Amino acid sequence: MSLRHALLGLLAAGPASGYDLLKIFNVSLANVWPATQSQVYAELGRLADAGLVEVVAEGPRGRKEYAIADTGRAELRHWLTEVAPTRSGRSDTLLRVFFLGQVEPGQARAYLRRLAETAAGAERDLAALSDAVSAEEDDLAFYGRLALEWGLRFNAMQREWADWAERRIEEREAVARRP
Amino acid sequence: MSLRHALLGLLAAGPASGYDLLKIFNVSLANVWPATQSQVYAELGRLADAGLVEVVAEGPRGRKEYAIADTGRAELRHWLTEVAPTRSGRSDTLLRVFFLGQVEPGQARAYLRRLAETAAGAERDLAALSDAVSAEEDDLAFYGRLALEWGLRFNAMQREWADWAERRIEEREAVARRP
DNA sequence: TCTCGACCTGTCTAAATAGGAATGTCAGGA
DNA sequence: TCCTGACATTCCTATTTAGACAGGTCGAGA
Repeated sequence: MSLRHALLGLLAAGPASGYDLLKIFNVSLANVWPATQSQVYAELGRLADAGLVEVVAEGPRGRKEYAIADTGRAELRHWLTEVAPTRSGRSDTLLRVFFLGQVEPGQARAYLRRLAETAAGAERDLAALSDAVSAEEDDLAFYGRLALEWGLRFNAMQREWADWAERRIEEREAVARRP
Repeated sequence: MSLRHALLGLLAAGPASGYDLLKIFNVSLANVWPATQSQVYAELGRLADAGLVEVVAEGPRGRKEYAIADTGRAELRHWLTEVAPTRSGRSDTLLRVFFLGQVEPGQARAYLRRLAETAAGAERDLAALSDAVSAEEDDLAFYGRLALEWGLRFNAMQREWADWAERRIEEREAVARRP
């Protein structure tokens, strides 16, 4: 349940409302930890009940501004330094690869080619984002850029792998055609 | 809901029981699509109800052997060729990176170093597995090896990135120390 | 004035995931 | 003979996620 820690992490940078946080989830964190409205508002309520965050202001339109409490900051630090990351790795993209033997080799290659193209597109998008992001040197921006670089390298890796895998299938087809 | 398709994909290679399939989920697919007992048995029941798989034998100890039906095979092919992969990407490892500004730079570097070591360990394990896997040329083994290569490249990428990120933090610290 | 879009919070259900408990058969070794 | 471990299924609860739905304020512009 890292949604809790994602909220604490964002609030550590300054007070915000559920709506504010939601926008961050849909933009900066969309590729790292997506979250929906219902999740964010519900979890903020639970965090407030648990005393990890506090409502510091109520705006005119019902807006509630939350700030991280000391206990919340302690919990965040604990998670950052002492809780072992889970290597979940659930990927339907990769799952499909296992079963590509069920379709024609041509279709398998087409799947990998689409994968390579998708990765190339994502790479271009991230590169554009990387240029667009201002060079402010606050912590969130600095570490956000490290994560962005991860995305660039991940997509490059995926693109190269898909190309390589496609060639492997071609070779295998060529061998199979021989008597 | 790709658990369904994972089961269809495995059954496409031949009939099997829930217990057999479970072992595969815990070994070959553990890093791609983990699944628990309760999920596998429940989903097999639903697949049978939907007519995508059939019970072809009942063993002495209550063992039920399932085989894929034609409709199941069609559904599998449809998923492989026509359903767009979801790029979910939910990673608590990467989420932490965003918030590393909340702890001392030394702790942030330590986190990245642990990450690099974990990746290096996974790389070694996969390389050993790659050597151990027999060179049989059935489809599942061939495409499984492609997925294994993906894992090798992913871990190499992560290791290199973590090293790079650690150096970036060092540089930033050095700059901050200057007056 | 009226409407539209941005703002803002909340509830509801369904599904997927995690993990364990209960139950039982059967083969092989101490 | 008794115990252990592999085999094998089913049921259970709790949490997380996905996606709608419903409600409300306010400012700007047609």
